[in-house]
Amino acid sequence: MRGIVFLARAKTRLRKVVAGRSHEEIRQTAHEDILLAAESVFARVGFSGATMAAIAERAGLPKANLHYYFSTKADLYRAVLNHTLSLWLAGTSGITKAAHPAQALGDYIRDKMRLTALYPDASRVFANEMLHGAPEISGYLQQELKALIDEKAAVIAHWAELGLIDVLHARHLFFTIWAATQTYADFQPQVCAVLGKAEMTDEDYEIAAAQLVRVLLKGCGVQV
Amino acid sequence: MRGIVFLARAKTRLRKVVAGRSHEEIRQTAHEDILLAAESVFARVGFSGATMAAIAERAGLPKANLHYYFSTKADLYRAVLNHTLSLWLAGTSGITKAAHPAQALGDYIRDKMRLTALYPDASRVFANEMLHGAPEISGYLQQELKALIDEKAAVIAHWAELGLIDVLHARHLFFTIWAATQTYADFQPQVCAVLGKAEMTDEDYEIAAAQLVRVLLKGCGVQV
DNA sequence: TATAATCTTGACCACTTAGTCAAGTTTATG
DNA sequence: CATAAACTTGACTAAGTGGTCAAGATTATA
Repeated sequence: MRGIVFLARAKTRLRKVVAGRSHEEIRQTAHEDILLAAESVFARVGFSGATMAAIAERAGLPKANLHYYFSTKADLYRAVLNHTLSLWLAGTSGITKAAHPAQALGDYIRDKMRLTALYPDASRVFANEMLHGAPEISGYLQQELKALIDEKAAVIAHWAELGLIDVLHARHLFFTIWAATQTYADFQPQVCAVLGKAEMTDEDYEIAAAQLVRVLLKGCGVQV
Repeated sequence: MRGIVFLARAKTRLRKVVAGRSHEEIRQTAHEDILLAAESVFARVGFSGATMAAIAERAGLPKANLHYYFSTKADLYRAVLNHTLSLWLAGTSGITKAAHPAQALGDYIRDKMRLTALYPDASRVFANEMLHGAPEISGYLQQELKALIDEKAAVIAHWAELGLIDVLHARHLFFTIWAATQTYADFQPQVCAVLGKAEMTDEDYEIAAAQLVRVLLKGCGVQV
């Protein structure tokens, strides 16, 4: 008996030495691990399809530990969504009255495509939330996002007055840009099937972004 | 007792007279009702989120009756998907070598937008399936859809040889068209929030379609 | 009209799942 | 070093879900 106890202690001690971390470090890495695992699972099977057990397994933690950090599945889901939204809101800073539309819009489209290629799961979580009527983020959409796009629409209207771009409905242009970029993550099976590929390569994303920039800028009458 | 039995018989008789239908009629309408209810529920909450009880309630039938017509939830889901796919495959018939791209592509885009406005739930069911990796329809995507788009890509290449359209990646153009139209159903909460409206009107759809046609045709160098 | 085939439905069951809890371990603090 | 605070985890529970079934009702058939 004593031997076993000693062995257990030694094992514990070893783990403590190897992985000895402060409470803050423990908390941070646990949060990160769980959020990453949750994003991946929510992206693939949606909120209802996701089980805490599946997320726990992917995070390499027992299920009860998840509930220690996120009391409910809904809490965890909201935390994942927050991460997604912070990614989504960024990227419009180049769209200003002083900028040239060819550069600003081109950069914006390329940036959106880069985000899609880099964080496809974030895109899918966002898409799932939209499909389900956006119950958690309708506030964000109606406040922050609307205000941001109102502002950018004013910039585009200003460009139009200067003759730098056709007169058009800027909001619908944004819908097209968002849809056309995110489709490479959200509808990946369709894209890959039609392209006859198992998966998209970096080069595929570059081709897609280049054509989208070219077609949309030309279509909006932007001089390059 | 006898009175109650008689009353019950009279009631039954009445119902029979009012709603008396052949087995075939019964089967057809039951199928339709269930499929419609299922599409609506699957669209809003996805496969996992949908419960047979919720679908049954929406269809106005007891749950056990659903299982009489569709033995499992997966069967019912596949039936709904089939309906969706039949809608999706149609609409490309105008894209032929003999046609003019401005007319053919314009009609195609307008038609896609019309379908989106008319059957938003079908679009959402399709989107859900894509997000989940398209396990049920990967065969359809890799066979029928790929073949169809290969064919249409050849048509567009032919148009390019004739100088009727810029040289471009036709498949990516289709991705953009599909994404830009379906986003009005799949991402409706975002669209409505940014437009500051409770819901899209017919006029909104016309504006969206008109701008999309104008921008994409111009962007592809199609002479109108 | 009698028998068969089809349709209807309440009651039920086996199973999954989010969330709890208490006992134990590790780290912080005075 | 002792006590407190934070973290870990196996076992458990209550609620919800897909699917079954048998008994009854309606329609078809000969």
